Amino acid sequence: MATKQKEPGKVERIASEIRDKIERGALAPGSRLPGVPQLQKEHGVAYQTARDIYGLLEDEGLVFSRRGKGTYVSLVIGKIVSDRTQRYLPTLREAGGAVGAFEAEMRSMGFENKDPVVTIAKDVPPKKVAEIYEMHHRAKTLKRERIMRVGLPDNDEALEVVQVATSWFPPDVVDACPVLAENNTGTGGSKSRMAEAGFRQVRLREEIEVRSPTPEEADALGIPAERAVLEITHKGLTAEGRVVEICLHVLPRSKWRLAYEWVIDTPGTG
Amino acid sequence: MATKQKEPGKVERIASEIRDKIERGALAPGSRLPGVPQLQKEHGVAYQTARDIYGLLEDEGLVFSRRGKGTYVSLVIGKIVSDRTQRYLPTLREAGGAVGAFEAEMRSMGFENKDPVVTIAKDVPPKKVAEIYEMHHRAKTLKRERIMRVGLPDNDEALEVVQVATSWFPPDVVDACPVLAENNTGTGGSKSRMAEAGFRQVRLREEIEVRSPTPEEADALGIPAERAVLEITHKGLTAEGRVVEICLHVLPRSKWRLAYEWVIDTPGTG
DNA sequence: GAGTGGTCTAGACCACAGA
DNA sequence: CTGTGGTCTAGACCACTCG
Repeated sequence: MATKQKEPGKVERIASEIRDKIERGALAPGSRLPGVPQLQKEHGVAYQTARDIYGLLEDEGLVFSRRGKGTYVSLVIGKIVSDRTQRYLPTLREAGGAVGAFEAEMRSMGFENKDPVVTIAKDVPPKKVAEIYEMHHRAKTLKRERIMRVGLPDNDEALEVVQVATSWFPPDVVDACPVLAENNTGTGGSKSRMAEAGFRQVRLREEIEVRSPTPEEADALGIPAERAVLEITHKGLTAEGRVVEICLHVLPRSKWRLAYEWVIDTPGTG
Repeated sequence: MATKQKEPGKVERIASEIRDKIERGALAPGSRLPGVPQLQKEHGVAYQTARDIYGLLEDEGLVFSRRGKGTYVSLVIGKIVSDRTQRYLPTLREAGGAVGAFEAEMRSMGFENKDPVVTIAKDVPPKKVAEIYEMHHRAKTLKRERIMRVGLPDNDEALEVVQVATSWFPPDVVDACPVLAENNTGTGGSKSRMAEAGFRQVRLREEIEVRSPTPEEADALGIPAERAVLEITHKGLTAEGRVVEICLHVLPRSKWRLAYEWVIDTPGTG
């Protein structure tokens, strides 16, 4: 009754060879990997097997494939740490708030933070958002979408999307705070402008889950539609308990590490 | 330049038929699905295609397969919500703390909380834990492992593992607080006993990531080794900033929704 | 033993990128 | 046009469960 020593299959075995090379740095981020037919010949396996090898590594975030072009080593190999309870502190907010925090997160990984692709428009929010805002079924409200990308410092070609963040604001808040529709919301970001307009956020709530992406999200992130993503639902609440901002962060599930830190009241003992 | 209307393949199309049936409740949790050869005949597809259909649904957590037996509808279809910043409140702690919180989480989903499989032993901690505790490379310390399972109220056969939680304590804390090695740590749980022994936790930190499971974890959760899991690294810190408890929660990535809520200091305005 | 899921093969066909 | 990834087929072989 020794421990079960089930040996791995070809896919896992060959994948782990490549995985080791990537993690050791023998294969540089952004570099091209052998094509599937080539990989097939190198290891004497069937086409599907070679594809599965790359599929597994892709799933782990070490590799990405582009039809018609080839398969490449990912730019982001390790995990990006996001300190969720730190990034909204007032001192940081004066320096740009969550947006500045994102840049710091990227720089700490040695990446250049490419300008995000920003879309500001009135749009129909997702059902869950509309319900919280008590909006009509197909009513529109302000949406701020930011596609966050990183690249290598010396290479303008290689880009990787690491986050799609979509903020939604209730209609009356938008009316009272028109700067939200501006590209630049000034010092301290949108939360500071909202506070000045009487919608001060005193409590934040974030809910995290792993789910399948919408086709649009998969497209924006450059991942296959069947690959699950990490979703953070960020809500900002006023002292009255009203939700005045909802931001959906969609992340490649393998590239992030989210940290939360809080104090607990302790019982009388000790 | 209309919107790209790329039609889904057979796998996605047939999978979504089954997915709909499961989500509508037409296929009951725990019920057996047609075998792969049967599914193959029903839809006139190849063996691999039928397997891929179940593979996709399995990836989404709607279905699980057992070699030699068959494929079944998962017991847990929706997401289990875990309110991470609530579950360690002192009032809750008196009623059993995090363990009681887990039971409440399950009951709110209509599940019966089967007794966890508990293993208490001295063991070599993972490298990351050993480093934080500044322990020697292969030194052992106390491990409390709990395999959390849920089942249906009327069925003793169907069981699903929804969490493997492994707590590690530093050697000197274990010496000062021998009750940690007991099965029942009493009112308020281990954190209360540690507070009484002079290791009061005043701050908690949790870090979340999605990663590949170890073979042991995949086995314990009853999932294929290549399916990624959610990992929560829970740390308890004393007023001096020392980490006196590390608990690793390994979860099936599709079955949970984690919630954090905290207050933010707001700038002077408003 | 028969029936199940799990892995792999060999090869066809398609969609897409780029010269 | 050629070469790339992506999907699907048809079938072999293995490992496991259960009667």
